[in-house]
Amino acid sequence: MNLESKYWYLRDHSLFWALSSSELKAICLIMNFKMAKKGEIIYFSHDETPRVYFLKKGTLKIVEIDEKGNEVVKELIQKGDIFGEFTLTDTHSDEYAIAVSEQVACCSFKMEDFEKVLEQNPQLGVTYTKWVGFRFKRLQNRYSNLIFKDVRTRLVSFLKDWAEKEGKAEHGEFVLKNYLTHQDIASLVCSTRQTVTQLFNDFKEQGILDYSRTEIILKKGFAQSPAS
Amino acid sequence: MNLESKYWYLRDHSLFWALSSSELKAICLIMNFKMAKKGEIIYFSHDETPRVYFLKKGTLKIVEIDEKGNEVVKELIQKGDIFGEFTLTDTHSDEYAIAVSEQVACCSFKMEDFEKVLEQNPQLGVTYTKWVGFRFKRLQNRYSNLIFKDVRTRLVSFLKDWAEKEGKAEHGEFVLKNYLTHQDIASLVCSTRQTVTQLFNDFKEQGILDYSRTEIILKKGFAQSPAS
DNA sequence: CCAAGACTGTCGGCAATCCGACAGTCATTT
DNA sequence: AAATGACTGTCGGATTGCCGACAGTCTTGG
Repeated sequence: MNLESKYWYLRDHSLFWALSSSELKAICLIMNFKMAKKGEIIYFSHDETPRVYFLKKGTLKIVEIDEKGNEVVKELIQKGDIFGEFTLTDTHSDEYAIAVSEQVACCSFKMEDFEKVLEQNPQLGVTYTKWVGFRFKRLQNRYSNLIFKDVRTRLVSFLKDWAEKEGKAEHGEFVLKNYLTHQDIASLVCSTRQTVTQLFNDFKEQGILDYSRTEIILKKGFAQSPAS
Repeated sequence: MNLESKYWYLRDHSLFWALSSSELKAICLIMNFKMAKKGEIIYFSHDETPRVYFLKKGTLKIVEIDEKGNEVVKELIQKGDIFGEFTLTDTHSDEYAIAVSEQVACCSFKMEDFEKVLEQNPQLGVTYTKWVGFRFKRLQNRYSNLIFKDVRTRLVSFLKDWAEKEGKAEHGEFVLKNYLTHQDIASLVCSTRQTVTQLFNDFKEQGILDYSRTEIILKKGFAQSPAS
């Protein structure tokens, strides 16, 4: 990919807004760019040099294999999010990132390189810290959900979040393109496939949701459904 | 507190090692210092200007009140840790920090001031980002424990961690000064008081642990006790 | 267009652990 | 030293949601 397009890619990420165009160009030189299609793997955390990634387009999931060999979805990464070794500390976890939307595009930096960039652009540094902080808060939120809420409530708020980020509103309803299996959703809300299926059908019966393999529709009543 | 002592307090926090002594002195001017005794509250997150804290001495717990009015211990903060609005983004949560060891000492900065400090010391900025990242990882760890492990295992690893940080080793055993109630421990490992009590007594019967209200002793077999 | 593989639907049993209840113990105040 | 309040011990019953099993359905590639 040529520098020109890299430049434009970086430019519209909010993290880099404060930079001058010459600074940006310098950064482009050390940046890497990658596209992937649904199902393709973006990275394995163990067999590459540690990198910080920015998701430009699409959605991907961070996955880990548990001791029984099951794929566990740890997190959903959406456009604009940072992922990879974004804590700037190398850890030897066995996670990997895999595209779940049709088209995924991301930029990346070698962790060390990125660190230098931060040192040379203090303001960027602070902004970046806030992004890391944001990721912390997001996790903290999931954590308290897990402690305080039951599966049903967690699923509801997961769907609401999702709709907020990606859903198209159509006269009071939200239509979601569904690229996740019940299994995926289950591991994101920390439950099991069966329970998720069960709940989806409960919602359907209540008339607050509709779904097929390709779509999920949150109907009008859905927003008011905390528990019950 | 005079500048001189502030200076020495800052100096021995690893975050500030890279700074020259004149830089440090400048920072001292905007730093605040606070001591507290067991049971005293260090901050309420809602009724003060947001601050970033560094714990110099002792241990404290971050607490939140759940919807039923119960005190929920979200986290244990130990010497050297950062806490408060360390994500550099103001959030209106209702948490507060309360001293659990006899003597607690901490420094703090107004969030905005601290941000400026980071901007002026890029290297410090990167180090700080790593600290935030570290907090992220620690939380991530707790999160996966919660998902994958049962209460017993979580309690065991909580105690091991604790021992590692604060315990005194005495011929193969670890002695912990216990400033936490079963209730506190329960909320830290996400369980209930009764279950924790139960498990403590199980461990006692197995002969791998002893405890009173003031002490917890991890005996030799304890390290090898993952499940069962 | 058919077969294999992946995903969804549904059921009953079961394990973990929560929760209320109440008794016992320790610690602190007066 | 008595009394009060906070903490610990213990018991069953009640829940929640996990788990295996198997059938049904969709989808994708040859």
